[in-house]
Amino acid sequence: MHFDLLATSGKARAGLLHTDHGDIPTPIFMPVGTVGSVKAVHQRELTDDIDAKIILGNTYHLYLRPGTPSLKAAGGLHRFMGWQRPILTDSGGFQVFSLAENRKLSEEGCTFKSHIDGSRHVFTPEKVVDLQREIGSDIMMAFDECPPGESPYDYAKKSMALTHRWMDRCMKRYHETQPLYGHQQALFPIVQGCKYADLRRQSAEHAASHNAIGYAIGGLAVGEPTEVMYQMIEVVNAILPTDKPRYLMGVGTPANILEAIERGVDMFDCVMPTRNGRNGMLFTWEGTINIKNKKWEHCFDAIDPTSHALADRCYTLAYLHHLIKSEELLGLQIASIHNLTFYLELVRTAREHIIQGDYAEWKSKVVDKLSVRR
RNA sequence: GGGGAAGUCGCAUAGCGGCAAUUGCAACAGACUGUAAAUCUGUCCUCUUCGGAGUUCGGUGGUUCGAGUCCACCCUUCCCCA
Repeated sequence: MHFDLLATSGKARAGLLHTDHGDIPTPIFMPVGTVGSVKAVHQRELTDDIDAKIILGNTYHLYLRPGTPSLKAAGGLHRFMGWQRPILTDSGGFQVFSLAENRKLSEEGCTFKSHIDGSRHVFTPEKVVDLQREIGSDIMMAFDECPPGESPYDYAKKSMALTHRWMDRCMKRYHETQPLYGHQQALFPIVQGCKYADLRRQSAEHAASHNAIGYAIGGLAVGEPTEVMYQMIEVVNAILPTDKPRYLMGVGTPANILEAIERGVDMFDCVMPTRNGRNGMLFTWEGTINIKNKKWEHCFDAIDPTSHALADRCYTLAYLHHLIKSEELLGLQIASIHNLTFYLELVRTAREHIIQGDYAEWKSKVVDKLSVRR
């Protein structure tokens, strides 16, 4: 697996990440499919309509259910879920954050209480690499602690140090083990350091020292102000090697993504297009729509007449309003397909402008409209 | 014609002398960033300077310091027997 940086426009980068399951043009948005399913979206829609180039899975969730023995028996997650394109798995580090009440941290690792049945499980850096080998993701993530955005300096520093020791152990295990299914797997270390520039610098340097195939920036969009997030991205990207892809974990809104691309980020994932879509929020070039609002009741325009997705062209806003209000499953599907198609179109267009060399001008023209409420 | 039951804020419900009144649904709005989320939150009689103020529980009277709650009559609906 390797990365070709093809063009830059300011700090914005257009590249190609080559994997054994296909090439990924960057910047890219990766739909989140936590348990081996992008919620409410069929695999064929992911390829034919949305044209997702890579999707996410989650080690913690897949480990609990169906469990890696099942995935091994199936021949890995790709075969299990019938997905031929690349997969990135999060390590469970985010669950250290989001399931904070159900876990206990130690030097060795993290003890979790399953949110499904309350059973106890231990994740160590080594185990998380082994699990991701068994899952067979193309890109595996290091096991990290993702501290809350407003963590005090002392805690952030201690947490970062632990993440670094875990990162070293993950990389060691990675180099000691082999892929199980015949395709290459990368392991991305994760930069932490909260909102503190000096910690972010240290963390980026520590990660860079591993000479990994790619790098992730974690611990952002977890409660800190957006401007702080942008500053931290700049600090980190000034240090991470330019010839490797940079993945900003869990981000974000369309505007967040364009701003981060401008600061040199190549890869994104976020639950926002799918979760918010299921909750009635649509993203468009002219701003966001709450499709549940009464004002869409009689709007018989296509959801997006220029979209790649069939669902966007042949169904109207009024129909989607009706479906979501009626809690029809088709509404969740159409809203999710729409949002993911938009997110992929957003990064595809960004890439075009990077290659054209006018990214900053284009971005400043479109970014303000993206967060308008329609 | 005779007997019985019941009328509460869109609908359905709670309420048994201190009540602007319970709960669910619907409606209306908001939130959601490496998914414990097809979830969660708020508003939901009227007005409000958000402190309150004013009108409410089928109708009209009455008892009481005080009535959605007790009494009388009336209206309406449902059930049973003719």
